[in-house]
Amino acid sequence: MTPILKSFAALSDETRLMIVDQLITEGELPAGDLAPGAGISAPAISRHLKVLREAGLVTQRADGTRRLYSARPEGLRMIAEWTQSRRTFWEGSLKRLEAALMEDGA
Amino acid sequence: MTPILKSFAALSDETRLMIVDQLITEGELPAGDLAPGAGISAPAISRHLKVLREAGLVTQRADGTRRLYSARPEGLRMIAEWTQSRRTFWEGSLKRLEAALMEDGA
DNA sequence: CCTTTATTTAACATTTCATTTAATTAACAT
DNA sequence: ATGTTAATTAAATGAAATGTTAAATAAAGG
Repeated sequence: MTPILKSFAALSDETRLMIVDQLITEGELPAGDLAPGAGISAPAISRHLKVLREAGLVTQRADGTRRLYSARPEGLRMIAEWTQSRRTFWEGSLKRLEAALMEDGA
Repeated sequence: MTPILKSFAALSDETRLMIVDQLITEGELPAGDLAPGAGISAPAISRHLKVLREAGLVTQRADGTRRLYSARPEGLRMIAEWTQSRRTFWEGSLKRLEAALMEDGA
């Protein structure tokens, strides 16, 4: 599975999107602080965090028995770059198409 | 289901990502031309195209018995904007954090 | 009309994914 | 050592997604 695909898959779940949003807005948080907001059990959150970790969208560090999670900006950057590269190409194509039509029309 | 979630979900499948890429690079194509490259049956492609349509990532127009599909730039733009807004916020947070640490340190 | 071509819908089997409860691991405090 | 808290892993279950073949729909052409 290609990295960009993994990123999209990781963010295609509402719970995981909320987790990432929370980590971005509130900063580093222990796993336990993420469960209540999502309204599901701790094991479920733990699994979601694993998916996000494997997609490179969050990082984990230990602090005693707690696991502190943070958003990982490089993960978001990958998505931004993928999207941007496509948009750029697409808009370039449009310009070429326009030019071709102008020639035909003239 | 929120629009951005639908977009991510639509692009979390390898076949659909390939379809979008192909439409972006090659321009408008009939449904039938997308199946061979993906190595799956026409009905399967048709379903993927439906998902992409409902996510606003492609558009369809009729031409006789054929259905011509194109990538839809607004769809990509939504993803770009979502990602960018998070990155911006995140980087802003980093700056504020740095500033706070500097104050403490001084 | 009847046939052909392009695509979609239906029905069904299979796989994958998300969640829950129960069990396990790890750190810490008494 | 023992118990407690935080988190993850395991096992089981139900729901959703994906693919296939067969049937339905729709436009075009003889």
